[in-house]
Amino acid sequence: MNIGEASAASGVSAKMIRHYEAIGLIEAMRRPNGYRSYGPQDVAVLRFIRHARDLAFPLEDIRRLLALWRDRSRASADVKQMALDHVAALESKAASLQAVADSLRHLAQHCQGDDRPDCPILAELEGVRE
Amino acid sequence: MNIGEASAASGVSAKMIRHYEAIGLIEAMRRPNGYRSYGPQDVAVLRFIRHARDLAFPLEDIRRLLALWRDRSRASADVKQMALDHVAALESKAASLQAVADSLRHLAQHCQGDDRPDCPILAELEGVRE
DNA sequence: ATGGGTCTTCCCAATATGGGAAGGTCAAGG
DNA sequence: CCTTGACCTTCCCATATTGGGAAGACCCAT
Repeated sequence: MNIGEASAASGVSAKMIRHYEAIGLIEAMRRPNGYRSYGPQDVAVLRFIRHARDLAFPLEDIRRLLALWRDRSRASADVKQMALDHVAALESKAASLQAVADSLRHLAQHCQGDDRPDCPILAELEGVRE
Repeated sequence: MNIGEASAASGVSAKMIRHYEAIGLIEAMRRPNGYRSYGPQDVAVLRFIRHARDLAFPLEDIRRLLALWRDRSRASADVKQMALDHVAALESKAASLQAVADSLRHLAQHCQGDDRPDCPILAELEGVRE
């Protein structure tokens, strides 16, 4: 399989496959002509990576997840710990985004939103309340 | 005021002040010796930018907010619209992060988390359920 | 005049992804 | 046999934001 086929089979763009190789996340056999060559096992790895990315795991986490995945004797506790840490990070980020959204929405509620120039949002940004 | 003082007064790092200038968000007078020079008005602008960044406005939005801020005859509706658009973007991002966190947490709940290698998280990433 | 702090510009780093150029390779068809 | 088009290669650049650090110029006080 060339990189195009592997990309189609895995859902990972060829660009990204090369990138993952460049950062040492994966490797690839080379044909005599220099083309990368992939087998079903490689596609499985790529799909694994894509699923992990879908779950917003950063690449460095994926590196560790791949190691655990390949390690037949890994303890599931290790994986669970990483997953829960990641969940906590995601929820913390979500919560702070939501908090910012809430305060901005609150600010906007007090803005007339008409043709007049008075605007509490700009006043806040200006630092009137500081 | 030199850049260091302006930075201390505004809470924006000198690095960032130079960056904002490089991307055309702000300008600065130069002294004969090449040093940037800032007045109280410039500090107000920098504080405005910092507050907007605190509300997670992207710099391109801040560029527009600054224009509105400087325009004494702006309509508050314009600002309100930008703010509400931004709120929507933030909430959408927060929601999708939370959704990912939820599904990963769900996955982790079914993981024993012991010394055994069986792990539904890895199984999911592997694509067993596809 | 010398030293310490501040300023200048320029390069590099991180996140993950993609665009595009310039050139090599291969298979099909005139 | 040669062209054409699809695919591959590497390399550079871009996104958005912030920071680290180097090399050199400058300013003020001792």
